[in-house]
Order: sequence, then structure tokens, then C-alpha cells
Amino acid sequence: MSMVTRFAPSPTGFLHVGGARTAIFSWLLAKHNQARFVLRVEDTDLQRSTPEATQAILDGLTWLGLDWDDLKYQSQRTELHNEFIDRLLDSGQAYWCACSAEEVEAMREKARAEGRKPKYDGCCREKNLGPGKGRVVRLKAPLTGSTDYLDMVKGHISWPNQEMDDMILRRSDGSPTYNLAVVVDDHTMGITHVLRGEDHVANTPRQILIYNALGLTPPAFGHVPMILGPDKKKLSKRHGATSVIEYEKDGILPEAMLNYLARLGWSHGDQEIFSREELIEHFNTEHLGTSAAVFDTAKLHWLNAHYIKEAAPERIAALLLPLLAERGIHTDDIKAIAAVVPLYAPRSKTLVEMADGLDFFLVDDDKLKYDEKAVGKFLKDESKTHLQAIRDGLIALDDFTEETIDNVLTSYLAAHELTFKAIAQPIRVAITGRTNSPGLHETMLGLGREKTIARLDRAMAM
RNA sequence: GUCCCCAUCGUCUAGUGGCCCAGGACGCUGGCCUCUCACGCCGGUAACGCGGGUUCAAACCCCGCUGGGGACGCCA
Repeated sequence: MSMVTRFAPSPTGFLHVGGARTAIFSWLLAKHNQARFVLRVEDTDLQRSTPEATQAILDGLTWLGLDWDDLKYQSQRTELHNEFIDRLLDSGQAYWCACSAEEVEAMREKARAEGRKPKYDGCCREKNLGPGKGRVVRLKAPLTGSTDYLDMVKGHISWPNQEMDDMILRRSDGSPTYNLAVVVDDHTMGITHVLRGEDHVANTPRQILIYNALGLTPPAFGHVPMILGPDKKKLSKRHGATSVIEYEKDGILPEAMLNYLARLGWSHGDQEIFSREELIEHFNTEHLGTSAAVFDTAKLHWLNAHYIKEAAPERIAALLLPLLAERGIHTDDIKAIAAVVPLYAPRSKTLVEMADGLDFFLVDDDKLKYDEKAVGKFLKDESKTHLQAIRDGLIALDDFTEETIDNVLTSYLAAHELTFKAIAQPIRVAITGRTNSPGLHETMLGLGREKTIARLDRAMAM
């Protein structure tokens, strides 16, 4: 039997980093084994599911570079789900229950008060009731023994059957419930390996019970640990960004996110940097971790910085366009941006940082903002005489190259017995408006002679 | 409350009984480089939760404790 894996999100919001990670693991498991990867949108809760959320999830997965061989919507499969419920009813593995939601809640309260597991007490189990208004269908689950399985990541898991009650398969409104739908879908879609979040561990024995009742073989299950915030609590909005798309907005590259998430809870020896291909080549469930992991933005940023340095400048330039527009720089000159990207690639952890760094190259000369403190400190009269001389030297040049620029600077310094330090910051502040920038020669080159001169003029007039 | 799961540097992790008085990476930090800021390079800091076993030998196996997480829906 050939392997098929799946990712089954419920479209009630954006793609969370936790969901993204299980999607990545399932996708990698499939790719590593040349297997099929299917996406099943679990949109049966019509109240909470939205088409926008579905789209957001698909967008998130696409951004990460994940693809799928099949896309299914659970809400369109209820007929199939019901057939299986009927089958269970026919074979006596399921029964009708007339207890109301309130009555069941009372049973749970009672059990809780007595220090037992809160659950349905099985009162209609042997009543042989037929269908009727307000009635649900329940699984006739085993009362004793345990349900065991071998988890791909956690190993042997044993669940006492007494801990589980006769779960509802079909609601009083006739709709199938989650556990039933998942079993039917996984089975009919030929899913062989289910990798999902740890919050599903308790569902697994329940689903196995359904497989057993149906006489079907369950797939292999694996449960990956949760992702925690810096305070070791379940990652949530108060920790900052939790949606992968928010990270895109924050200037994270998808390959950095993919690498980071894949490496969070999984390892391959000491290797930290993984290309998509390496991930596919090395991924296995044996090296999935068993304990929860804290999401560390600093490490994500380190990886992102790495990938920014590796990326083609044109690609980065294109990604910078909207960020520059936000900063009032409306251009679509990819080439011009790409020309200065290499200067900021080693200086940026995110694209946002990069946009903040290199905006001075692109902004109009008269709109360049000067840092007041920097001006006060470095653009004094004495500095301005240096700037004037250098400006004149630059303007007289036949070619504007790193070498000719250097000649102007060094000859001026030599003639006046000055060190480079004496003029570096004044020039920098004059042409960039601030005290930090890439090397002076490359900054001037990146700016071009015209802008360099214009800015020197403007600075001297201050 | 009941059940299930988990436990190595601040963080991500390597480690599957001897190669570990525990390795890598991020972070932090000292230095080098240097026109600023970065990059880069070299160095440092820092962990097997506790207590019992088993064994010639335990981070690795077993038991208990403690601590954390998850589940207990006519949500998914």
C-alpha cells in the first residue's frame, strides 16, 4: 500500500505557526517517500468556518512553498459520513440515544462531583431505541480493556477504555461529528499516515474505536508536540505574531520560516540550515522531538538573515516594493533597488529592517531626512570645508568609480594631513542623513554622483 | 478532579549503557577586522529537575516524586 499523508485544518482563522509546522511535517513525510499529500479542509462547523479563512490557510501554505495533490472539503462529504454511521447502526455497533444535551451535562456534573471522569453514562445503550426527533447516534464502545497503538513520535500509547464514553457519531440535527467524519475521510481517502498536533492524542483512541467497529485498519498516527511562547505557555496572540502571514508582513522569507519551523521539534544531527531539498531528503519521524518547543524569534531572525544574504537581489528588491511604498517611496524600478540590496543584505535580519536601512538611497534628495543629533555633531563648519573640497573633487571626475572616489578622498586627506576618520562621518551624515550606513565608497557609488553631490550641497547649506 | 503525554545550557537541540566531568546552533559576552553600523573570524558563558534502584558502567533502562503540557463538547 503506498503512503498518503494529509493536513486537515479547520478554517476558523489564519494559518497558525503550529498548524503550519504539522503541515510541513506531513508534507515532508510525503515528499520524502514520494507519496501523495492531501489537503482536507475540515469546514463542517458552518458557524465558525469561513471561505476567507480557507483562503488564508491555502495562502499560508503556498507562501511556505507547500503543494498538495488533492484538495477536499469535509462539508461536502456528509453523505458518505452518514453511510458509515448507518453501517454501524446496522451492525449493532452504534445505537440511538434519546438523552438531551442537558441530561448528559448533568451526568457529567455528577461524575465530576464524585471524582470520576465526566462522561455520558450509557443510559440508552441497551434500550434499542430507533430514530426520533432530538436523538443522536452513539458508538457502542467497549467498557473495559484499553485501546493501544504505536505512535510514530511518542511510541506506545495506551488509553483505558473506561476513560472514554459512547461518543456521539451523529448529532440530533443529523450531522456527523468530527471523530466519525475524520475516520471516514481518512479511510476513504486512503490516508496511511496521520501526523497531527498533540492536542489530538485523546482523539486517536476514540477514532481507533470507530475503525475497529467498522472493521477497518487504522492508519499510522503520530503526534507532534505543541509550540510554546517565551513564557512556556501555549503560543497565543499575546506573544506577538502567530500567523505565518504576519511573519511575511514582518519581512521574514518563506524559506527561513520553513527551515525554522521544520527544525523546531525535529533535527538531523547538528545541521541547522536546510534547503527545501535537504529537508525532503533527510526528514523522518524518528527524529521528531517528544517535548514542547518554545518559539524563538531571535533564531528565526538569524535564519532569515542567512537567507537574505543568499537570496537574489532582484527577488529581494521585488519583495521590498510594498515596504518602500509604505515609506513614501513609490517606485517600481527593481534594478535600482536590486543595485543597493547587496549593501544591506548583511545588515538586515528582516526585509522591514532592510527597507528602513536602504530607503535613503531611493528617496528624493530634497525629502531625505537628516538626523538632528548627527547633523549637530558632524556637520560643523570645519567639516563643511572638507565636504566642499571633496564635492569639488568628485564633480571634476571623469568617471565615478570606487577607485576614482578613493583618489579624491585620499589625496585630499594627504594634502591636509587628515585621517579618514576626520571626514568619514561628516560625509556619511551628509549623504545618508544618519550615522550608520554601508562603507562610504559603496554608499556613494550606490547613490551615484548626482545624488551624492546634491546631498553634499544640501548638507553644506544647513 | 480523572486520564494521557512530556522533562539535557536562557532557547532549539545532538545523545538510544561505556566514544559525554555532555557536542552543535541561537542568544548573551570578550577580542580581531574597521570610516560608522553590520557581516565575517577567534574565544568565553551556560544544562542531563530530584530521589531511589538495575548494571562493572546511566543523560541514556526501571520505579517514585516534583514540575510542565494536553484531553475530558451534539467544536474541530
